[in-house]
Amino acid sequence: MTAKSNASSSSSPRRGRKNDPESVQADILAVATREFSEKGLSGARIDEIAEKTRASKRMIYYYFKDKETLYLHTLEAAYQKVRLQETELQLNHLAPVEALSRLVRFTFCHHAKNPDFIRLVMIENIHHGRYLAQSKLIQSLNAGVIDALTNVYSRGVEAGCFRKGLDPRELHWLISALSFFNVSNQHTFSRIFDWQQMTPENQRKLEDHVTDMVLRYVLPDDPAMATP
Amino acid sequence: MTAKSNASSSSSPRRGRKNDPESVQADILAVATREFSEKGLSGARIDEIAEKTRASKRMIYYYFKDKETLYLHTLEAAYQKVRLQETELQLNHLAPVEALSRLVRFTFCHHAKNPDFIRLVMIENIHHGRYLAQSKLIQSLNAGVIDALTNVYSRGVEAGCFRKGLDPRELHWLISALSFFNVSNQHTFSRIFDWQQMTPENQRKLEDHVTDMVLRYVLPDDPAMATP
DNA sequence: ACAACAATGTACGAAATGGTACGTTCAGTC
DNA sequence: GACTGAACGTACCATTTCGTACATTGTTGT
Repeated sequence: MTAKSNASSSSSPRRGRKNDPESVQADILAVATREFSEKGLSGARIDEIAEKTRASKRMIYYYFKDKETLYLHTLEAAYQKVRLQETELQLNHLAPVEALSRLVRFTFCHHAKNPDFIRLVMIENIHHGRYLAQSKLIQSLNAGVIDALTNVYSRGVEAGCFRKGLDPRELHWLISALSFFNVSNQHTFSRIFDWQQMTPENQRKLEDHVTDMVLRYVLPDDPAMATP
Repeated sequence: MTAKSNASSSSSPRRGRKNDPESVQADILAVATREFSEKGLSGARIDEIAEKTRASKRMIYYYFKDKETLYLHTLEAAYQKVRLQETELQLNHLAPVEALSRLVRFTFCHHAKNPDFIRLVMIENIHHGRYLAQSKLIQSLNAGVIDALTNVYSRGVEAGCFRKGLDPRELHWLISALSFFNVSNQHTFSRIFDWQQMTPENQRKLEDHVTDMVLRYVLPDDPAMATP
């Protein structure tokens, strides 16, 4: 009857098997990510997620208790994926200015390439971060982000190419703000100011300007000091 | 046809009168603003808006057709209110650097003081700006914002205290991004990085840093040129 | 005064929606 | 092959939620 994907052979070693719980969960989570990020927690419909899954609605409740829990898992999975990619950056072997520049460009491009994640974070903020607060997982994931920036910044200060007295957390805040806004407010901004912000050329421009802006902010006031 | 506002004498003097359509509409709009900005278009409930109004649900549909139209009116009213406040800024009599500095601080504080507006814009972006696109009103409201900035910037370039080649639209983008993010992502950012971003001290700090950042971006590379 | 229309209250309908009861199949174990 | 628990499908329920039909009151012009 139903019999959907038996055998499957999908990802790895499940061949010849009809039940494939892990793959079902992953499928549900993938669909849920699309639906929640597209329509929000209250806008997304469990029935619609069920339809777009190769599983049934019953399975959603079987693996994820209820709608809110499914949403929380979606959020956690999104953060995990993002932070995983972030750790691939190797900044230690670069000079401070180049390291910071690379970090900014990476963040900017990364956000631009992952609108689903950005939208989930927007949605979570609409909910006052209520679900993120329940997740020990996400809290722990983000410790390392500031560490990397702190490292780069203090190296730069020691080398004399960054000015003193800045808070790495605030620096991260600035970088995040510019990269996040680029995605989060693209629709209203483009429409109001009649500016096709998401075209490749304009994205390249913005990436340059954002990088430029961050660098100008951390560079010493006296340009002669930049290269001691 | 619609009529409603005959005579009226507007705001207060409706004494002795039972029907007061304008005030009812304003009341509905105020409640709708709170509900939509708090819970989003799909999260807000017409029944709940009706309960919190001194009118009934019937009146909502009487004046505002349906839920989506009510949302659109809410969005339009929010933009109108904001842009109205913005026009109060008189920048022409200030020196370019001070004018820009004041504009940045105003935007930052204004956004911080109007989270409802910020949240509505976030929500509208979640909806891909679909409703804003329907509103001729909002589009026309925002023309002047760029003009004011263009004026200040070109005065600054002429006076030699701003560097050439910047696009006022991108400048506005930068100012908006920093001021917007401060409100829009306060919950996730505060929780993840364990930083009480919204305390008065930290807000003052951020306001200073944001202003500093924008100024550093537009000031000429050679500091000696700043004061010719 | 009274017609005409605007403004408002009450109750209800139909569809959508989150969640569940109950039954069936699958896969490893003895 | 029989047994057991996990994995899954179908049908259904209870409530919520948007929207409306109908009746009623207020207000204005003549």
